Amino acid sequence: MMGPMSDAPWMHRLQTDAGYLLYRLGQRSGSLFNAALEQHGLRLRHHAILRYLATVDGARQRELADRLGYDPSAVVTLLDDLQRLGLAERRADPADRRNRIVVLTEAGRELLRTADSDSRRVTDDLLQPLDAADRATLLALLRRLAEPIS
Amino acid sequence: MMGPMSDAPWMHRLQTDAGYLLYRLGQRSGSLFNAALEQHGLRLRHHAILRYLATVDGARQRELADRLGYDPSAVVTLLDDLQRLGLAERRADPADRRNRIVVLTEAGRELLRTADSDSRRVTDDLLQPLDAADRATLLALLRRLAEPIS
DNA sequence: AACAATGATTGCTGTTGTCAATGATTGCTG
DNA sequence: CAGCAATCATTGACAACAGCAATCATTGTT
Repeated sequence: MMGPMSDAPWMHRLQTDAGYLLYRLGQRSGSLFNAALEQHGLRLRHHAILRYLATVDGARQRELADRLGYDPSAVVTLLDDLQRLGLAERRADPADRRNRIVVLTEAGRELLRTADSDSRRVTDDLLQPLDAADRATLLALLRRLAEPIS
Repeated sequence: MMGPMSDAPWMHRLQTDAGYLLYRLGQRSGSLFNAALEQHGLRLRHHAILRYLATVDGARQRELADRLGYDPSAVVTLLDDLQRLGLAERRADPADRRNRIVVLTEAGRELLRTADSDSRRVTDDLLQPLDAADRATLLALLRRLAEPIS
């Protein structure tokens, strides 16, 4: 209905700024993810925690905060939600009673399977303009950009 | 202090999801921009409006909302801010009195020059891991992704 | 035994994204 | 031309979220 707008004059300033594009695309990505996860009662950040837990099997809350880049206080409420949904549990750490060791429940592992395929669909949708080779290139570049953080 | 983490096992699930990477990088990009613009009393969204106005010279508020992807109500308060700072003005549209035509003031145009160089610095910082060729590739890919929206 | 450091938690504050509702204005249509 | 739907800007409310400071229990150090 509007045609390609890469050549529209008003575009030049905003569209040639990779930082701004990342910001905008990140927003869109986030809202798509949240929409897809809504049916499970989860949001993007819950899902990220579940995915992280699936790879390490047992993480301190501090570790979650560091690795995922969330504030420790945010982790608290996110875990409250996951625990209330029966998807994750906090266990005592016999070695250091300050720590809470978070693990996936079987229900959590189960839900992760379907939620994962949902979010894969979102990523597919997001990357639709690109073919497989371009997607691989983009992913490689993004990973290099993300390396400095977590 | 930590070394490259592309190979750490816990990474695989999160780091191989381009959608999630976009989300995280978008967050980081946004906060860097906001930090850089803070000295001017602006936030990222103000700056985006100023930049858009610089290219079109006179835009209805609805046009700003559509093109930049903001809610019309958000545009109202953003313009209130810009107007209070003397950077933009709302003018009457003789053709249709429902419309407010927003234009840059001279001060706005002036500030945009220094703010632009600030934000260029942010993008440079963000893209530091990539050389010039890779940056060009990334920008091209991001533009293709962003085309469907605005 | 005293003290600094750490992990989880609570609380608060400002920003942001969304949505619904309203008032003014315009264009359309019978 | 009278009424009605659509459009634009605006206001208001609300959940989500980031960021920060303060607190409590626990651990390690000296």
